[in-house]
Amino acid sequence: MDKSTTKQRLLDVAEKLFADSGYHCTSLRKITAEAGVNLASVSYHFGSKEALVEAIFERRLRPLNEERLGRLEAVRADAAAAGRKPTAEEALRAFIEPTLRFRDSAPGARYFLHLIGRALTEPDDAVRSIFFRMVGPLFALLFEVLTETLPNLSRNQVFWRLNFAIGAISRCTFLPEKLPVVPPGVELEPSPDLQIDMLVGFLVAGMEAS
Amino acid sequence: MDKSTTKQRLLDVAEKLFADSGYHCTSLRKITAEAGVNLASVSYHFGSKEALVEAIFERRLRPLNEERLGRLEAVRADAAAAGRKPTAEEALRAFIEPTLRFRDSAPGARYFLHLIGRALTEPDDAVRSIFFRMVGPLFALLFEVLTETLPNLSRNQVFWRLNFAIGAISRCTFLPEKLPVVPPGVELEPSPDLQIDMLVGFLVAGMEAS
DNA sequence: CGGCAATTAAAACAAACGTTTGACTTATTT
DNA sequence: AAATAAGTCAAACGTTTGTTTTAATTGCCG
Repeated sequence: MDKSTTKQRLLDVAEKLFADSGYHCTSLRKITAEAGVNLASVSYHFGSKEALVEAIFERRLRPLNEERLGRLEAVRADAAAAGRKPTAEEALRAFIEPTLRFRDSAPGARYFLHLIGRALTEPDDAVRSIFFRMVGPLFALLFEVLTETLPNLSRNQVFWRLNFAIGAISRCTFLPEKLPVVPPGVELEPSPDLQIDMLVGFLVAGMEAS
Repeated sequence: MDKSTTKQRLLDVAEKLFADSGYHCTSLRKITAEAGVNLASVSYHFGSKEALVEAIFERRLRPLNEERLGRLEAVRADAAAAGRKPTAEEALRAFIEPTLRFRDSAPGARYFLHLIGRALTEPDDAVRSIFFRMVGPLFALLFEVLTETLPNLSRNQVFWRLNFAIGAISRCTFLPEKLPVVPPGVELEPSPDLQIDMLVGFLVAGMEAS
């Protein structure tokens, strides 16, 4: 950490603090203090607090989205090559597997997952817009593929079931440390593969419900 | 609105503004200005900004939670009286129907639903604690009933499926005005009954998935 | 009407915020 | 080695925040 540049330390520390306490509850003074850099360096390297959080999203979300987009297009292409429609499970796995495996893909990636778990309900318009702009095309493609896989459902039904699914997925990328109730015997941080299986099993059944 | 007391105007206006822009992005000056009351009246009537948001939660969430608790206990009692286990659909409807019908139950109730839709990921520890303290017993009971209805699932599986369900439900109580993608032909605000049917159909299938 | 408590009003409080400034140091280039 | 660029630093900027203070006003009861 000490050998990295100021810019990268800012990205790493801000990512963690934003994930812990949210955008507005995290001041630039907290970030720069914990990073051991000067307060003005945020302005120098990024221009503003908002540009800092945008850079954080850009760094992690761009490669993640490219992977999910590629997987989704591959699902579509494979099915077309085989002369069939893709299945709901294929479409959902193309989105979910990269997302949940992302947690252990890099140091600090788990903090970023926490951050995007809160992005759907982010109170700040500017910050939410940054996120929505980046995931918009991905959600649109996922919606299109799902309408193909579920021809018996209206577009409205697919839209809402996709919304339900996104809500369920976000509970895997963001579980607050203080839960209202944690019964004994539950695993708060299952392995990505186990979590994927639980989530896909749940969502495929919900998506294909008659 | 003009005839109501200062205290109630503060509750109504703050509820709406907190729902629109979140707790931290809404200043007491915005609230008191829009309510047409003096800034110091928040301190006088409630004591602090945090106590104000707690009063907002208290006012709406207490009766809503009592209704959901009552319905859940009734589901349990009815099944026991009939010598059978409750079904997952009964348990989920006991929670979901009061929640989604709450939107049209009173003026301003829709704003409060927006507010609790964000409460799960609220960045402020104190505000999130207020919410979690109020819904904790309810979630605990819902978890217990669901473990009874799904004897083939481990407690860990029930816990996570309940989490998925809560995430899906929260997408009905909070849909941001600016969505990443809104395909043509979707109904962004369906009637409570239609939304309940869509949600229950989705969640029962997911809950009971093998 | 007079008096007391409840409420509202205007002003000021200290603290924290994001941002900017200008001097200083380090690194790179010519 | 000189000159230019890049980066860091402490300090201060003006604004906004939640909260407090003190005075004025209102409403109610004897």
